[in-house]
Amino acid sequence: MQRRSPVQARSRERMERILDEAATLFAGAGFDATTIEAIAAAAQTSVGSVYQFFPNKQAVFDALATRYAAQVEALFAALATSPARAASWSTAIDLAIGAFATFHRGDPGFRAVWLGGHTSQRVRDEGVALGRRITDHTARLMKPFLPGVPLARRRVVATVVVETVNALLMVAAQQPTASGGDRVVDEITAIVKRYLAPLVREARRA
Amino acid sequence: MQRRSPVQARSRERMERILDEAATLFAGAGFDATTIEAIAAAAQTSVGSVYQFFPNKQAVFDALATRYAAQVEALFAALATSPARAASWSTAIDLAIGAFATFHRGDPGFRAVWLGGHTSQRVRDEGVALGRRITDHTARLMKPFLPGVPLARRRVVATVVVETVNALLMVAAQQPTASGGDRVVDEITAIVKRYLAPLVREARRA
Amino acid sequence: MQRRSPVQARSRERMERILDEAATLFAGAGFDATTIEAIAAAAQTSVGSVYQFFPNKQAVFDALATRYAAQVEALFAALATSPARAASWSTAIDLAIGAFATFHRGDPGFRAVWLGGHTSQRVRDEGVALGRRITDHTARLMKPFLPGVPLARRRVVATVVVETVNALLMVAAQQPTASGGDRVVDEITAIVKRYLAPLVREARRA
Amino acid sequence: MQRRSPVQARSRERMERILDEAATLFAGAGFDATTIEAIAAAAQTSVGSVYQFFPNKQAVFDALATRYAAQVEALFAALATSPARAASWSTAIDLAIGAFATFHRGDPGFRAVWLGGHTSQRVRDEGVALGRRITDHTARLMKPFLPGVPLARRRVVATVVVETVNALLMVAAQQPTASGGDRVVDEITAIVKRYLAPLVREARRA
DNA sequence: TATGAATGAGACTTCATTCAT
DNA sequence: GATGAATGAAGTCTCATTCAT
Repeated sequence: MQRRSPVQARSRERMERILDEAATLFAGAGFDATTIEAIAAAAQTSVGSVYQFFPNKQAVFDALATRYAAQVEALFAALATSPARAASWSTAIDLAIGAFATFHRGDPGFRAVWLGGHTSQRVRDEGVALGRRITDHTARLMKPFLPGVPLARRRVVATVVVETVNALLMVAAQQPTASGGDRVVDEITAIVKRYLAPLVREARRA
Repeated sequence: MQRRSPVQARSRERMERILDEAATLFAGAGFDATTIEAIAAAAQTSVGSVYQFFPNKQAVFDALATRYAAQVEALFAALATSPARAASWSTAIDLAIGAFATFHRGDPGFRAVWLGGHTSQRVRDEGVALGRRITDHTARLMKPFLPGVPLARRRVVATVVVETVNALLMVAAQQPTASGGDRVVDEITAIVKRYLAPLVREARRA
Repeated sequence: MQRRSPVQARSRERMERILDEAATLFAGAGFDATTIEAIAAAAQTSVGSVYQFFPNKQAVFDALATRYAAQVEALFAALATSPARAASWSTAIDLAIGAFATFHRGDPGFRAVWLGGHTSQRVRDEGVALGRRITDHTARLMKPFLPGVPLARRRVVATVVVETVNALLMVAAQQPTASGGDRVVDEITAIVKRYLAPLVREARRA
Repeated sequence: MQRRSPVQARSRERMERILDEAATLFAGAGFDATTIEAIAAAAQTSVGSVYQFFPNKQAVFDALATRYAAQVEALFAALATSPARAASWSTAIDLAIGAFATFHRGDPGFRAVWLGGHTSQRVRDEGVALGRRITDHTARLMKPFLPGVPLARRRVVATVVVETVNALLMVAAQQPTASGGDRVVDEITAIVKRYLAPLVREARRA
């Protein structure tokens, strides 16, 4: 994925800058319309330096995906060990959606990678992989609230939740004002809770 | 009796073929990666012929968007006048989601246009416009079931519903088997109904 | 040159219209930038009809050149038989330049064909041929005023005169007002007479 | 001590080569028929390199025009300060025409730019601008020999002279042998001197 | 190692010419 | 004959990738 792991601080710094700028550009213009030249310029380096770290344009995108995957991993790890999680499933959902929304709204690159809608199969796959990872984590997170529900079913439910949250966070991001975005996030919480409520109740009964 | 002479009929046919193939290609590879050459080849014509009908690649996309807008219009017109609509709001939702799912799942181009994720601002705008149209219709369709709810609020609700349905129909389309897709559609119906139920109830009370 | 000599009046008319419009367009935009489509549209026909008369674009240009050659021929025939010609060489020059100026200024196409500066060798050659024809006639016309001067020398002198007149008539044509153009034509007469005067005098003495 | 690093020196060299070859090609085939591919091949580079230096084909032409404008400027500066200039107006003309002829005959590109006869308005304008510059300089150069003659009149005279010289140098360039060209240049000197002689005489008297 | 000029494949678009109606 | 849609070669320009300095 990366051509070389930069041992020197300067190199690592430069690579991070490349990734940061690439994220913004990919988010704004899409994979195709973002040129290596533009990435290099934004990161204040040369095309040659970009190719020092990444064998080709696709690899830059892949590295971004990897980076987000790691952050998602960390996010879910934090959620899984959070003390508030145990309180009630409703609180847990507030917490999860809140955390996710912060992440989603804060980083345009994250949206860009996951959004898909990109040209190459490879780019698309990267987004699908990230989505699956998130879904798997969500399914795991749901386990305590849906006792006895088989994994397959839980995955379907998790997929519905994740895709819904993702799509609506996209809407939230498009709102011109922050408060408009907040209102959409409230709506997200509502739809998710109403969707899950009967499932949780039924699982408890059983 | 024929309105168009044979010459024009053949032209129209060719143009339709171009649009059909373009829809498939755009859906598969995105706007940028779809070349005029590829569209022409798929439609079994020459690049020159494509340019006879459309001044540039963007125009092909626009024409597709226009076509889908017309179909969406027809779909909602049919829903609005359907006798089943009056029965109950639950039936109305079954009907609407069913109709929309058929449309969505049947035509990859529709997904392509709406999906967005395209490079150029123009292409993106086209998708946003189509989305807004659908949302507006949905808000109008909801009116009888949400009496007294102000338009602004109805639009938010409609947006949530439409974006959720769209995102999940995308998931449905990705299912390898038709029955897998059907199961997802069932889930869509569930989440939408559960989301709307309290709103309908409350509106009735008021 | 022409694919078929039109026997019917309608055809001939159409062909003339094509040539007229082609002349204007060639003059305005040059050979390359003038499209067959544009010629057909200006002549109120179809591309197919243009190709009915001319095998290709070059042939349209050639036909124009032929047409101008015939007109030049007629012009010089009239000059050669004009009674005023005998009066004095000065009058003859006034007459010749006047006639030529009228022709030159009136028909943009004539300028276009002769001007050269065109792309293809063929087009250029056509202009050169027209120029040579004019030069030959001029050399012949000069004979009575330059008795004893060998043909070779007369041709050089004729070339100088013709090229000078042509270049300056171009300047005259570019003048915004007609009177400005007239003033340039006066200057043309002056420079030509002053150039020829010593030659005529010397030839007479010998 | 070198102002430019080797890298830039090589670039500049390449750019000059591109311009040189473009000049020859434009002169031979005109603006439209000269392809970027051909220019690149002649300059032994790639199309990409041409576009590294020039944003489009027009810019290559413009750069040529600029280059010639600078050379023309230098030529006239040299003429204006030449000691021989003061000797007599006849010597001055010999000098000027000689210098101009050398320039004109040596560089086909110069003819190409000035000649005009090109398709695009922009290209044409470039030639007109160059012509005007030359005419202005000539009018200034004439001032000492035409004392008391108003600028407007001097400009007309300069235009006549410049256009005549230009047209006939074109003829000179077309001569197959160098001596044939020389003979034409002699004729140019003759026609210009005879045209100017009465004007100079009259101006002196006044 | 960093730089950015050089390369050339490939995309879009135009238009001369052909040909079915 | 007349029409104008169809064809595809060819031209301009972009940009991912390479490579000399």
